[in-house]
Formats: sequence, structure tokens, C-alpha cells
Amino acid sequence: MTRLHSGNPLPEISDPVRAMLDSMAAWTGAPEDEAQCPVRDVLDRVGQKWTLLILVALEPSPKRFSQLQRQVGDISKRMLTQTLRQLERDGMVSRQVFPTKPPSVEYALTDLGRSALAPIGALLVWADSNHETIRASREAFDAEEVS
Amino acid sequence: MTRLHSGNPLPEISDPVRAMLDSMAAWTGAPEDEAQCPVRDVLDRVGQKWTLLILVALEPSPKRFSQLQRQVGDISKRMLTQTLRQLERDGMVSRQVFPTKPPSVEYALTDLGRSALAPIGALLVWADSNHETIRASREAFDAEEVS
DNA sequence: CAGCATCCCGATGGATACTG
DNA sequence: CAGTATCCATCGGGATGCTG
Repeated sequence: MTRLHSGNPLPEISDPVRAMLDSMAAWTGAPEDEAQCPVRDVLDRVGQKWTLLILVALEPSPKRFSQLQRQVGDISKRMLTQTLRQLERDGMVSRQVFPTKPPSVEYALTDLGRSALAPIGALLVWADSNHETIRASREAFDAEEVS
Repeated sequence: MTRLHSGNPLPEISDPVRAMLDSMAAWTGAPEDEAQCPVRDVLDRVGQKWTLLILVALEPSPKRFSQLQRQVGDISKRMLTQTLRQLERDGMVSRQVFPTKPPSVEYALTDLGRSALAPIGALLVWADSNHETIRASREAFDAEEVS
């Protein structure tokens, strides 16, 4: 999927980002929160297997439960429900029930959810741009591990 | 940690990012790769508990094994080794052994690793800016779940 | 100092079956 | 259609102990 890579930009770190990084680095391993750390649970979400796919699937337009399931692919109803609940709880996705018969439910991105796609998307673009480099690096690494 | 939030920017989605998103959404659930998907394993890395902390810790300057362990906090040697190996394999971190006695090893960000911190940092800034909103949303959600 | 090997537990998440 | 409930396999990752 997603063959958009058009070279390796290797973007530089902007000032606000650097400020953020420095403040994290300065924090120097205080184990205090780390579970409470707001950054952590956002990052965890992003890393969770299905979160990203669902956000991306909802970006063009709101969708219903089974539409989502078909679009995302082989996600189980269990995981789809669970992930949607989390996103709803975080205020990234809205859930609207239509009392038709049988009932239908529509999920949509909130403003917050849409705004999250900007930095997440940037990360995706980075990943797409550099995955060839990464793949090559892995092959080289694995090759000399055999020795 | 990291109390830099100065309001909620709610950034908009830029054109290249939108192109990326669309190409993902258009992909419409082909389960073909998904394990091979380059985007997936990059995202997985970011989500892994220690990857981010290590990258951030290495950004200001290269560091040695035990320096890293102290700075990151309560990471075990096992996990530190494992995470560093992955990052080295991906070409994000370089590893240089100095044949002193006892031996010392220095880890440093590569250009690739540093470049990754730009989009990752942007995501961190977003998380930091919006975690109050998210927290509030969660409380509201949990409150009416009780009913 | 900088690891590797082993044991082990809890969480993640898939498969399946049932319901309003 | 849009879930919920249950069971179960896998795996991340912590603790501990041993090396060059």
C-alpha cells in the first residue's frame, strides 16, 4: 500500500518541537508518573493495532459500523467495538445512533480527532518516505548477524 | 512532565498529508500485507514502551549504555538492550564499541533517527497541547457510563 | 560495564457464539 | 445491524542470575 515515497526529505526539527524534546530529556528519568504521562497514552493509542486505520477510514466521511468493518479489512467486531469506544472516550470520534429498524450507528471524526490526523499523518508521510532506507538497513543488519 | 501546553492549536491537515491519508483510505481493507506494510512497523515502534524515551534521550548527545539506563529511569537492561538493537537494526541509532577495559559502548542518533524526531515531536506537541481536552472527555464519558 | 539467558505473568487480541 | 460475552493463544516485558 501507499507508494507515495518520492525521496527522503529528512526533515529538520522545528523550534517548538525541540522545546518539547528538551523538556522531555531534561525530565531525566523521574519514574513518578510515566503511566499518567499524557504523552504516553496518546502514543499508546497510536501504536495500537487498529486505532490508526479507523481514524484514516473515518477521515473522508462518517461511516457506519459495518462499513468500517469492511473497509478496515480483517478487524473483528470485538476489536472494532473496543477501538471505537476508546476513541469515543478520548473525544476523537463521535457516535450517533439512529433508531431505525434494525438500528444503525454512525461514527464520525470530531474536530479533535481530525486535528490529530495532522501530526499523525506527518508521521505516516515520514514512514512512507523512509521505509526503503529502513528496509535496507534491516537487511544489512541481519546479514552480518549471520556471520 | 512536560507542561508546555499553551492552548489548543487544532492544526489543519496539509496537502501532502491529505494525499497520504487518501491513499490509505482508498486502499480499502486489502488484508494482503498489513504485516509488511511499512507504515505499520514504524508505528509499532513508536508505540513500543521505550523506543520514544530512548530516542529523546539520545537527541541532545550520544550516550553510553548505563547513562541511558539511568536517564530513562526504570527500564531494565533487558528492555534497553532489546530496544537499542531494534533501533540499530532500523538504522535510527548507531552503536560504537570502544575497546577499553572494561569496554564501553556509545549509542548515538543517526541522521535518520534524528529526522524521525521531527514528526514524532510534532505528535508529542499535539498530545501535550490536547491532553487536557482528552482528559476532560474521558471523565465526561466515564461519568455517564455509570448511569 | 554491557550485555545474554531463563522464567514467568499479565495484557493484547483472535475466534466463536449469542442477543436486542 | 450492531453489538456483547466467553474462551484461549500469543507476546510484550519485568525479575533474576550469569558472563566476557
